[in-house]
Amino acid sequence: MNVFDAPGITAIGLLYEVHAALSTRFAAQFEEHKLSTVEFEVLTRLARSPQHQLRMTDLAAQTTLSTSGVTRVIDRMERDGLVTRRACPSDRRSSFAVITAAGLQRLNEVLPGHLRIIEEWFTGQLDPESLQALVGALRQVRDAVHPCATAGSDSKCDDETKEPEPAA
Amino acid sequence: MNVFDAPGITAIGLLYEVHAALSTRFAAQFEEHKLSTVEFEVLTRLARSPQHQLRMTDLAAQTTLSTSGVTRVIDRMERDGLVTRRACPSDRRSSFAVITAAGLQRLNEVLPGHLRIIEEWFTGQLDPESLQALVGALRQVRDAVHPCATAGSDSKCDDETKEPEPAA
DNA sequence: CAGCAACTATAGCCAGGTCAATATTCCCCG
DNA sequence: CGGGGAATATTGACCTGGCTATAGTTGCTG
Repeated sequence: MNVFDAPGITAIGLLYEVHAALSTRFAAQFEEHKLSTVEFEVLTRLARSPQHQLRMTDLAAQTTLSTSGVTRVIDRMERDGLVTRRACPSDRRSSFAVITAAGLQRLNEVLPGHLRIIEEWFTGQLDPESLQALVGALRQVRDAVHPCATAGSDSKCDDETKEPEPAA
Repeated sequence: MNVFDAPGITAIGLLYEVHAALSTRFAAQFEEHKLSTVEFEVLTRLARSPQHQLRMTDLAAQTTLSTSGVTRVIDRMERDGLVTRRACPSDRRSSFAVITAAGLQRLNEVLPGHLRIIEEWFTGQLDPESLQALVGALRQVRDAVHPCATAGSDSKCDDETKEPEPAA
C-alpha cells in the first residue's frame, strides 16, 4: 500500500511545504500593508513594465489570474487608488492598467520587508553552492516541463517573456 | 529600480513556477477522474490512516484547510459516496470521516497516473545527484523555516507529524 | 456536584476567483 | 466595402474556502 514513500513523492512534498511556508509568510507581511498577494504581484508587474502600465490581457497572462479575475482585482485597486485605467489609443478594445504614485509608494513600503523575508527564510539558509544546486535543479525541471509541450495547458506560451515571478 | 534581479528573487520565482506547473498538471489529471485537488488529498490522508478514518479536526490539521473547510469538503464527498461520517464512540463531540470502498477504488484509479506524472515531470528530469541536492536544499530551508519559530503562524505545530504531502 | 473553560463540528456570511455569456472593436478576406 | 470570425474587457451566476458565531460535549476544578 505504501506507494506514498516513493522518492519523488517526498521531494514534491518538500517543494509544496516550502512553497506553502513562504506563501503564508509573504501574505502575512503583505497584509500588514493592506495588500493581498495578487495585488502585490500586480503592483510589481506594473512597476517593472515600460510605461508603468500593462494591458489587462497581458496582466492576466503574467499572473495566475484569468482575465475576469484581473478585471476584479483592478476594480478593487482602482477603488483604493493604487492603479488607474487608461484607454488604449491604438486599440479601443484594450485598456491599460496604470500604477499610480500611491501605488508605487505602497510598493516601496512593502518591498524592503519582502526582500528581508526572502533573505531570512530562503537565501540566508543556504550556502551558495546549495542555492546554486537548487536553482539548477529547479530550472532543469522548469525547462523540461514548460507548459507548451503538454496538453491541459491553454496558455499561449509562444514567446511570452514570462519572467520569474518576483515573489508571489 | 531593479530590485527584481536579486539572486533570491529568481530562485523563488523558479520555485513558484515549478510549483504552479506541477499543481496545474496534477489538477488536470484529477479532474479526469472527477476529483479536485483537496478531494484527492483527503482520500490519500484517509487511505493511509489506521482505520481508514480520521477525525475532522485531524484531517484539517493534515491539510491546508480550516475545520469548516473540511466540513464542506466532506459534505461534497459524502454526497458523492467517496467517504462516510461515523460518530466517534468515545467522544460525542468528534466525528470520523471514513473512506468508502468507492473512495478507495477512485483513489486507485487516480494514483497510477499521478505517479506517472511525477516521474515524467519531475524525478525523470533530474539525475540522482541533482534530485538529492534539490531535496537537501529544500529540507534545509524547510527545517530552518519551520512554522513554529515565527510569528504570523497560528498552526499548533507541536509534535504533529505533518508528513510531506503526497502531492497536493 | 456545579459551573466553567476548552474543544468539536457546523452554519451563516463574505471575499475572491472561475466560467459562460455579452457587447464592442479589430482584422482579414471575398 | 462589408461581413464574419477573433480578440478584449466586463458582467452575472456560481463555487470554494476562510472567519466567526453557535450549539453541543467534555472534563477539570473549586
